[in-house]
Formats: sequence, structure tokens, C-alpha cells
Amino acid sequence: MHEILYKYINRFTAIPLIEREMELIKNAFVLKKIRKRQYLLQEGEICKYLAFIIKGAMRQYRVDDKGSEHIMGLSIENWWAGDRESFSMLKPSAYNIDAWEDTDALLVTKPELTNLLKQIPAMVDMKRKLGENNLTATQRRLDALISSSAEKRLIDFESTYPELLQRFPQHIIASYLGVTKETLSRIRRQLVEK
Amino acid sequence: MHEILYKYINRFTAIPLIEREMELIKNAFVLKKIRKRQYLLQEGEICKYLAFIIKGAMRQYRVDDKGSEHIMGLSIENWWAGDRESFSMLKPSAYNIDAWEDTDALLVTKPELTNLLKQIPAMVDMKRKLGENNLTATQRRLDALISSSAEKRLIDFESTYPELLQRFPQHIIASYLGVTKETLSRIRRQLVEK
DNA sequence: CGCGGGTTTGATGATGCTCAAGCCCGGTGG
DNA sequence: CCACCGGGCTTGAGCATCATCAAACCCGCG
Repeated sequence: MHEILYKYINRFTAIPLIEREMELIKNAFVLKKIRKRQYLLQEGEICKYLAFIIKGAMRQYRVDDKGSEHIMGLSIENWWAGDRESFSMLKPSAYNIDAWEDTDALLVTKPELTNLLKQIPAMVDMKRKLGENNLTATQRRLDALISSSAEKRLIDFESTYPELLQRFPQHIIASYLGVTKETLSRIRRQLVEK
Repeated sequence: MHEILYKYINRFTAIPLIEREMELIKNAFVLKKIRKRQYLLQEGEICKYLAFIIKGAMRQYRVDDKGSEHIMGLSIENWWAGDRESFSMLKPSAYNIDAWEDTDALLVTKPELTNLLKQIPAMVDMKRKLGENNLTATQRRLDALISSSAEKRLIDFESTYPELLQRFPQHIIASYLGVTKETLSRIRRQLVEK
């Protein structure tokens, strides 16, 4: 189970994990099975765990005053789930995270992660690069929202995240892109008609 | 000149800077005066410097195919300027950064910063928190874009960044919020009429 | 005085939302 | 085997929001 995580970490660093480090990781990351529709985090709670997804699919979203959901993030195998703001600052989260498919994830708490970072240089590398990638991805999305049409955002999304397209229904993708499901449907038709 | 930076760094850490560390910082951060309208970074270049602003105001923006500008970030005293994606990954930037007012900034290169991080624990703390804050701010902006009206975005902006309101003209703020200057103008009138 | 940058206003049109209805399809239970 | 149900997707009509384009205005400054 944990081998997948070791491999993942090694992809980020020039200093591969050694036996002792894998042992530490194995103890810190606990396997949790999360059923479809089950919450990993609910609005108002502090995000206690970061989850590395072994199998399955999760979504992070906010519910507005009118009751509609807005997707902030989607994650599948080999991705992370968790509200980093709440996790790192120990503040109540504004978001919900739940499983869209039955999911196996490895959970780690903040104290345990901090501890690992003190002892495992490879994980420091990973964390740094992960932070960079995250910021980059968020900025791209922001950029697209202020400067591109919904059509362009869809095209970009399809080429950037083809894996996600096949795992989540259209109304979820629509919300991620910042449009309604009806609008997404119409945009898709227009694209086919070309 | 560098004292402001020392103070800034100390705000992020429980381990205050010592004499020797300040010396290192002083050598790594070079003062640069940037005239209004002068570029710190142009699209296509690799972002060689992170800039800590001592005095003045800068903006980061993208120019789309139609030639209109989209503001990605604004910074004034005690903030940073620079394209983190380009800086950390050494990739050509999609953005321009220029001075909106005559600006004094302390510039640091990536090798120098890396070196400082190896030697100064306080700066590691600062970098971590800065990263967290940055991601948080970007996520909030993203959230607002997919789930709030332009009116709510303006109200939030005014209460979150009152300093910026007084330093940048409305058409810049409008672009930051993802609307045109005309729309912003009308929204403001509506708000006054209430 | 006139110029330039910034802001406002108006008219018009595009884009995307809302609400409501119908469709498609893969279960599930009679 | 069929009827029905629910979730997801599509379609249409009407409406709200916002962009675009053009013009006027305002004001500080050379």
C-alpha cells in the first residue's frame, strides 16, 4: 500500500528514500477507506489530515448561501486532498471534502508530517515542489478566470486534465470551471459543431 | 535601507535574526530604484529576481491576444514582487511586472536566496509562511471568482486591501477583480446609492 | 490653454444564469 | 421482462450581468 507513496516521493527528489525513512513514513501515514459520499472534511472543522490518494476520487467544494456547490479542487490517484490553509494554519475550513468514488487514502496529521520533514530530506524536497506546483496551478486557473471565456477554459481543462474528465460528471467539471452545467453542455455542443 | 527587511523577517519567526545573519542578508539583497513604468520583468523572460518593496508600488499583469491587460497581482511597501513560478522553476514568464510608482526595492537572485535559506533558520520560517499566505490569498481570489458577483468581490477587496485602493487607479482594481473599468464604475455608483 | 490619464455615462449586444421541462440510461423491484 | 426511478445531460425561453464602443467629462500639470 505505502509503496505507491514511496515511489511518488522519489519522483520529486534526487535523494531517494532509504529503508529507515520508509519505515517512518509507513508509521505516519495511516490507510483509510472512504466510501463514496463520505466526508474527509466538513465546513467549519479544522482539517486534521492531508490525504494521499491511492485509489478513488475526491472533491473539495464550498456551498454558497443559495445552497449551490462550487468545486475548488478535484483529486484522484497520486494526488493529495485536504484544505492546506486550514491544515497549516489550524483554522476552521470554509470547504467540504468528500469522496466521489470509494477511495483508499493514506492520512497524515500535521505533527506527524512536521516530524517527517525534520527527518527526511526527500520529503522536504517534495513539499517544496508540491507547494510550487500548487501555487502555479492555482494561478493558472485564476488567470483563466479573469482573462478567458468559458469555452477557452474548457479546452484548456480538457488538455490539462484529461484524467479528470473521465472520472467526474459534467456538472462537477462545470462548477470547477466556474459555469453552470447548462452552459457547459451548450459549449460542448458548439465545439462539436465545429 | 535593509532594516525594514530585517524587521519584516522577524515578524514571521520566533528566532530573531542575529548580527551575522543580517550581514548575509545585506549582501544578498541589492537595492534597486525602479522608475514608474519601468519593467522588473517582461513576458518571455525568466524572472531572475524576487523584489522586496521598500517604497513604491508595482503590478504584475498579462496581456491577452486582444491587447488588454489583466492584473494578476499588486504590491506595495512590505510586499514582494516577482513571478514565483518563473523564479522557482526557471521557466519563461507569461507575465509582465512593472512599477506603477517610482519604487525602491531590494532584489535577490535564486542562488543567493537558496544560500540564505541554508544558513538562516528565520528565513526558512518566513518562506514557509509566505508560501502559505500566498496560496491562501490566491485561493480566496479564485473562490470569489467562481462563486461571487463582481459587487461582492469589490466589497471584499475594499475591506481586505484598503491600502491598495488608495494607490492604484480604478481601472487597475477593476482588472484585478476581473471586470472592466466601466463595470466597476457602475458598481461603485450602485453601492453609493444604497 | 490644452493635453493626458482617469472616470463616468449611455446604448447595444454577448455571455452566461435561472427555471422548467424532457430525455437518456442503468439500475431495482414487482 | 417490464415499469419505474434517479442521476446526469440536454434544450428552450426569458432575464441578469457584464463587455464593448463611443462620447463626454474632470482635473492636475506643463
